[in-house]
Amino acid sequence: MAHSYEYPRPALAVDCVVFGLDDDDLKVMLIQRGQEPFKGKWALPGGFVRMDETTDDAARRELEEETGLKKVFLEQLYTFSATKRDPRERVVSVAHFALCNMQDHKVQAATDAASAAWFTMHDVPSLAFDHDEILKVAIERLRGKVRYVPIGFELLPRKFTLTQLQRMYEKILDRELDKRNFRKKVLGMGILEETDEVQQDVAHRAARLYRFDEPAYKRLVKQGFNFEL
Amino acid sequence: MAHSYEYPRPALAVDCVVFGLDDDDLKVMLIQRGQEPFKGKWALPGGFVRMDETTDDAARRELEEETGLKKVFLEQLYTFSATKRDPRERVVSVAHFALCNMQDHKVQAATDAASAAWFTMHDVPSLAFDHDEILKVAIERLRGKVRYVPIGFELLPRKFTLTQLQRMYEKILDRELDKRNFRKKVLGMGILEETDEVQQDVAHRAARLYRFDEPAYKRLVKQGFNFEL
DNA sequence: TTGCCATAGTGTTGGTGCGACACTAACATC
DNA sequence: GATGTTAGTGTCGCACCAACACTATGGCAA
Repeated sequence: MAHSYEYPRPALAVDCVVFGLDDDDLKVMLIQRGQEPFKGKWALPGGFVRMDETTDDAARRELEEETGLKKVFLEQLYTFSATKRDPRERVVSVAHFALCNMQDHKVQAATDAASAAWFTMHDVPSLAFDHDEILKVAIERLRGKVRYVPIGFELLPRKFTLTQLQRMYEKILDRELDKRNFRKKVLGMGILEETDEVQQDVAHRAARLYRFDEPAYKRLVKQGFNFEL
Repeated sequence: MAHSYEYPRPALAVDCVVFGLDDDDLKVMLIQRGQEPFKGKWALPGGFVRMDETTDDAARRELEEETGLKKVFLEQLYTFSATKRDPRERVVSVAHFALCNMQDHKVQAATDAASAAWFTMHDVPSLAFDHDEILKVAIERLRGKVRYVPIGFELLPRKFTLTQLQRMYEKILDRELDKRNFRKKVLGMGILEETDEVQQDVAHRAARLYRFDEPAYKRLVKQGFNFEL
């Protein structure tokens, strides 16, 4: 059944840049395209917006359909509207930005797309459509965000060591940080709660585990914030 | 002539939040709607995106058609996609954020819309559609931007006094700043050039006029920036 | 011409936060 | 019990920030 309108309209899509973190690296979730155009190429997960859902809804739905990820932190990134960005026809895409920790959110080998996988940030292949550019904008956003929002919440497991937290910042900012200054700073913010547990199964002195103090965290985000490192 | 598609599509529109500054206040440009829905109500300038233009192009075109403003600083703000935001049918709107100085850009009493006018920020009426919310988001963006981009460039006339610059920040941040600290800070940034002119026609000691040093300004924006006040 | 009014313009000080920097502690393994 | 690996801890100098009040200049009115 066809739908017709007095004036032509672009199709409206969403794409998602999902960042994840494991012990080694900052990663991004990609899917391999099963059809033309760009069949076989890697791309960001995404799809078309339905008439009864917002773009946020659409992004969450597509993300779950294509990668099995759900309940991740997700926000709007930027809307890409170059007229030739899709070779088939005019498609405007609202790109989204998502964070998740890779422990709690295991990838289901995709139900919808050919396959989904995490790629280390430094090892991302060239992508379909204008997705290279979208990814670049997302990385900039991540680097910007890190300076005024304590994003560790979303990327780390519920309990973590200070070293893990520091590694996360180092990977996002792509430079090394001083251990003592880092600890002074994050502990001084008062959003970390010390637990009485320590790391298990490590071949050296075990580090103490911390967790985020969620109410304190929310208070801090609200009243502005500065986390230059 | 009708255009038909296999699946239904939302209409795609743009809206613009244009901020201006005069000697007294921070202002926003509104147009009065000439047709239903919301006939007679004030709204943000905007309109539908054509097939051969990006959303930025569309925003600039609509702004000129409806208010006569052109060559203003303009960037994307956020995309609003609530399913019922337009009572007629589904319309997704890419909102834009613009800055201009009111001296150089006189408003042509609109050619397209019923009428266009500047409203003092504290005196904005309730707006059509979800434009109240769009405006709120734009103000937040403006307050955020002011802290890491020296935006004076866009809002002030080419030559200005330090007091004018300070008033601008005070109006955006909605609080008073210390004159000596403010001057120390902005002069220390090295993006202001002293001219050998002073204010004319004032009934008191005339202040020196400054202008922005554009190359230095661009260098500064590029290498990150911090302007907490 | 003198006084008044309004705004321009100018420095110092105390406190705070940041970056630089190196050694001991704990635990597992061999 | 020796070795290897990471955890954990404090100080000092410097730069930046907030708080704070008086003199300079020029137009205007009496």
